[in-house]
Amino acid sequence: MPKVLAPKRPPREQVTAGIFGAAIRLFARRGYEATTMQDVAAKVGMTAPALYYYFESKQRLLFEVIELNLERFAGMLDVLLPPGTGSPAEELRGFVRTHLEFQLEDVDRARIYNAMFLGTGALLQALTPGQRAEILTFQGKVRDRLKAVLERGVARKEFLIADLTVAAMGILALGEFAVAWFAPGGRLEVAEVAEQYAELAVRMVTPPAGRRRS
Amino acid sequence: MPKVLAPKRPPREQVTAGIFGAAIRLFARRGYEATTMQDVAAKVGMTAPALYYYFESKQRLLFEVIELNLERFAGMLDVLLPPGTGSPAEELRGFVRTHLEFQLEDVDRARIYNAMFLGTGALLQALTPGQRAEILTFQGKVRDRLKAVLERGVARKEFLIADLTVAAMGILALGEFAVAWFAPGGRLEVAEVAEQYAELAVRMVTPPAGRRRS
DNA sequence: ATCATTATTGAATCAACGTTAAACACCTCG
DNA sequence: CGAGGTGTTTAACGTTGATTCAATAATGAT
Repeated sequence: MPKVLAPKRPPREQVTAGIFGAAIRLFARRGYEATTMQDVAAKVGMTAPALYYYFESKQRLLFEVIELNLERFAGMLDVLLPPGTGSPAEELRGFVRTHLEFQLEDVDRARIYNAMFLGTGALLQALTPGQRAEILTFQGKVRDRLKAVLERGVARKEFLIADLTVAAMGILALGEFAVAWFAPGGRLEVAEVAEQYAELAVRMVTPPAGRRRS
Repeated sequence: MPKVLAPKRPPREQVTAGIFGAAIRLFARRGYEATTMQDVAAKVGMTAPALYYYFESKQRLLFEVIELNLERFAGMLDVLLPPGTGSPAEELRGFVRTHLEFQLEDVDRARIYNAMFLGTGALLQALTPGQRAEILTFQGKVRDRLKAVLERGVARKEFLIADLTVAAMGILALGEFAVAWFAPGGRLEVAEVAEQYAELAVRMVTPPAGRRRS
């Protein structure tokens, strides 16, 4: 009988993928500074120096982790972009749902994204000015897309909004904050939360019933 | 007679206040791990070891910084949230306004508070289990306060809420995220933003006009 | 088998940082 | 003036963690 296959050494690509997975998890949860190369290595069954065969430095590892996820961010934007396909309320619901799903489908990724949004931690330090600009541009696009939806609703007199920026930021806040409390596998499903938040967002921009404003 | 002031050594209280100010700023912007005692000391014109006359460790300094600011937040809640004194909507407005003012009146303080809430950075890791428990307890109180307001509104049939937790987190999100975009001295005043967010929060829990739900 | 290449390791280097120790200035009170 | 407390400093210690290095195991090709 064919003696069992000696476990072949996994291809480089697969190893780096594992390292990325460990790194993003640790960076997102403990923070970049608080994570040691030891920690990352241990998580993939290596010793710290082995990592240097794949990445020239810890800094570089962080950079590549972020870069990798930027591509995913961009993917979200594509889904978000087709505008004008429904009523403003429906578009707003779509926006919020997409945002929530992006945030909740991978909590670690979302945390890193949000940390950059908040300008918190040393994450932004690790980027070149060019990369930083790329991120800010991307975030601007997301904001603008949301604002466009809101503006359309206002123009159609379906939304009632005191200040566009305040409302837009309020809606974005829902999604960015969700990772802070949402527990996967808990009482609520991602889709439920997304749906409820979509409803909250619509309410935010809709004049309330049964109340007189002086 | 009191012979006039040779520049007297400032009282201990004032020195620690200065240290707190430097520490909170640095912790908030660079993160706890990335901030050295050197950095903190330099900012108040001292050397690192001098700090140990006032604080037994860096970790302790962090804890006291956090503790100090929790007291401020708790104080504001106590003052502005005497429960049961108004309609649920008014109480909710009060809560949101207080939250926003707390967040926007001192951006660095707010960032530290939020970082703990989000579990990002290494702030929570840097605390002992006892300290951590204290903070989580406090945050739980804030959440419960908000939920109580919402529950009262639901009981009175003034609010219409699908899920209490989702709604509460949505409302908290507004304030926690505000520091990410609000620019002091810009187009909007703190009070304006607080007021508008209060309105958004009320809308979130109020059934919308002019729309049929199947 | 042998050899070059690929991966990984344990020991070593090096700098940074939290912290301690001992000495020193300054101030207040007797 | 002198003594004792109060801050502060410089020098030093110990540890940790990133990174390097030389040695070595595993792999694939010849």
